Amino acid sequence: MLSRKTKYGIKALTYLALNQDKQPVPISDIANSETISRKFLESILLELRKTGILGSKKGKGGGYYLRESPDQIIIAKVYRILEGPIALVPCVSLNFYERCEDCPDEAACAVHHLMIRVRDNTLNVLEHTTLSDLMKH
Amino acid sequence: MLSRKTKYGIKALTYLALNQDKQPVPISDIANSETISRKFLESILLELRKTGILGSKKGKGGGYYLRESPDQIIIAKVYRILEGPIALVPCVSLNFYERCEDCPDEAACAVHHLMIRVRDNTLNVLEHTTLSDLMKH
DNA sequence: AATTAACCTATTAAATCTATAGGAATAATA
DNA sequence: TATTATTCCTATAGATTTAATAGGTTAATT
Repeated sequence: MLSRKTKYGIKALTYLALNQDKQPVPISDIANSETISRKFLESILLELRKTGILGSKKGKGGGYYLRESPDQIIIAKVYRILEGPIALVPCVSLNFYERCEDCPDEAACAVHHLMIRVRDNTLNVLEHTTLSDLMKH
Repeated sequence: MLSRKTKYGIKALTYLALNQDKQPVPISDIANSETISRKFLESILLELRKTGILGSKKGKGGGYYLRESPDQIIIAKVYRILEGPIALVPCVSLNFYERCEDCPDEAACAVHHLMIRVRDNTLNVLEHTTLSDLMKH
């Protein structure tokens, strides 16, 4: 299941993409429009800023803005920042690889091979979707 | 992330598929071979029996066995029994649909549409994989 | 100086997952 | 019949993760 954090993050980015006409957008605007807890959203946007997706401006007239145009923002990247690995098991993750501690032999593991195929298919969607694709709805 | 429950369940089914020569297989055999906590596996196999995937025989010489041949056992079904919905958000689930309580408008939700595509791709793998495919590793 | 808004850290409450415990029921066999 | 091996069932504890809140600090504008 997708965490609310990721869901809120993607919604907020979509909102920003649709509403950034020159001015930074304050957290409260996004939180109100998307019915997201303001404080929770605050921490999400902070993370997106620290990882370079968003820029921010403090003080009056401040807020958040996209650092790149929506068609440059790949959803797979956003997903990894907010949710973590795309793979369903760590032993199959490209960006967050770890041995599964409960599994003695990766190469012989049926789940391992199955999950590689699931990962590749999910990846195919997320790598080829940008924020501008999400704006179309 | 895939729960250990599901991972163990799939491993156990694969083991059964490979080792059922007429006799039921006791939990302990599977637990030992796959290094799974015996008690935990017990509850997983019980669930798979109650949902019709496995049969069991009590008492001495008893154990678990597949009710169908491995090529008839679709992994999507097993996944749904053990893990629940394949979709990453409930509002996009075919078998476990629920409104997302935090989302006022499903049709306008960018995440919703994205997750439909992720679901379809994952489903495509899981619906077309059977236990006999997993035996090949 | 006052106001607005991002920034930062800590904490709590709830839910879920993993594992364990302990025994009851059942079947085979010595 | 007694013993042993096995599934079956319910409850519970511990650990982890998630979602949300609280409260204050820093920076920019007016």
